[in-house]
Amino acid sequence: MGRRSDHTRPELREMIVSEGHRQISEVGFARFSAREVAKRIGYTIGTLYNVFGSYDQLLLAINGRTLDLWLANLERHLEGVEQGRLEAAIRAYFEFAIAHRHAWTALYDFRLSEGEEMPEVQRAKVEAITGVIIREITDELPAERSADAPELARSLLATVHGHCFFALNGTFALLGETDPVARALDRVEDALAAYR
Amino acid sequence: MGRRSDHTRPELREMIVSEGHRQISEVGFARFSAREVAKRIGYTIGTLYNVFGSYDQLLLAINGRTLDLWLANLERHLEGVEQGRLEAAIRAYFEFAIAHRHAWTALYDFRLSEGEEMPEVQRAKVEAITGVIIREITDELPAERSADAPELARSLLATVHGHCFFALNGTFALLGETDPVARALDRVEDALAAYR
DNA sequence: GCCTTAAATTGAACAACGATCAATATTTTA
DNA sequence: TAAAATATTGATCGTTGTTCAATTTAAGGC
Repeated sequence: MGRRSDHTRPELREMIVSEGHRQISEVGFARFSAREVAKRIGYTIGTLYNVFGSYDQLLLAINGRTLDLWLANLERHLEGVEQGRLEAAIRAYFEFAIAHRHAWTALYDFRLSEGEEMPEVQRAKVEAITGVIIREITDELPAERSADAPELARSLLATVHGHCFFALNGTFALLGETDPVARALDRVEDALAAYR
Repeated sequence: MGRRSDHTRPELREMIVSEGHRQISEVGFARFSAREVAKRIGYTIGTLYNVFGSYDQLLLAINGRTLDLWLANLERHLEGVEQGRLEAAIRAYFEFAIAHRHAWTALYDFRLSEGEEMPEVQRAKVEAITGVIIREITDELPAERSADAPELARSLLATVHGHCFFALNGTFALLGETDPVARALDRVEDALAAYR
């Protein structure tokens, strides 16, 4: 085999995704370059295409890494928390997005070419994050409304996403809003109150 | 002057923005090409740069056009409506985003280069749309809570944005949500209920 | 050790992009 | 009509994603 060192294929994949994630975290989606990633790990552009097949697959893998980190961060922030778990989850949501703003934004900047659809692995990661929120919402709801938890969780995820997005892209600053997290928490509280 | 026909400068600007908006509406932000816009109106790339100075300024102008159309659409949908004006506004929000999905998405796909900030004209357009919502929220609130309208309006805009964004990018479909508009209306109603 | 085979890696080549700007063409003004 | 002002061009540059024949390297058998 023509390996230049002792990386097996999965290890090379890991190197690329790792460096790719570092790159997109630093320069953002718009300035991301597959060539630059290759150069930084001592390979050339051809090797990246041999491993991933296309730019889209590479970006899916990098976004997958971001989702992994996001879920891990969420679970870490909930570990051992007894009271106010939902609030902790929402604060963790913002904290992660701000700390990894470029990588987080890339999750939404990147869209697959028309016709292609998101691979199952990726779907599972989004559902895993959603699952955490569904679980926390279920705990906040009266037992007889448990069946409503998934729908409410999806909607509150969208609510928090909107606030987080406006916080990061400057819309809130433009409109004079100075505490996006507090506003998101307000809206979540309003929704829960309506269900009680 | 070297004009090839009878366009004055403002008219050429108008031609470019008009064709640019058409292009971005058709192919989306990722596939948008300034060269292609120039070709379609019978000019070359150089002329576009003489008129707009940079790619960023061109895209700002195109997004400005989208904001203009958005505000006009919003006002049209509220014209003569007596009851349920806020609901009408939210439905109009979704309707516009869906009808102009690529142009609407480009509003958020495009970000200025670091350092540059949004020109005043653009800020004013975002504030104009927000202003409509603030006005409608004010009408829904008890008179003694009027002062809270701007804050609540910003937050509900973020809420609706999040639902609309998830509807368009496929997140809601992935999670099994089939009626994003209804969910957004639910959340707005919850918030208003808390204020009453 | 050597030779065959399989795998990995390269990098030149291509089309298209944003960006620049001296050269050219056109219109206006004197 | 000549000179000045303006508008337009398109070649040129560096960079991008993408492809793929050629090359290099490692593995296995003898």
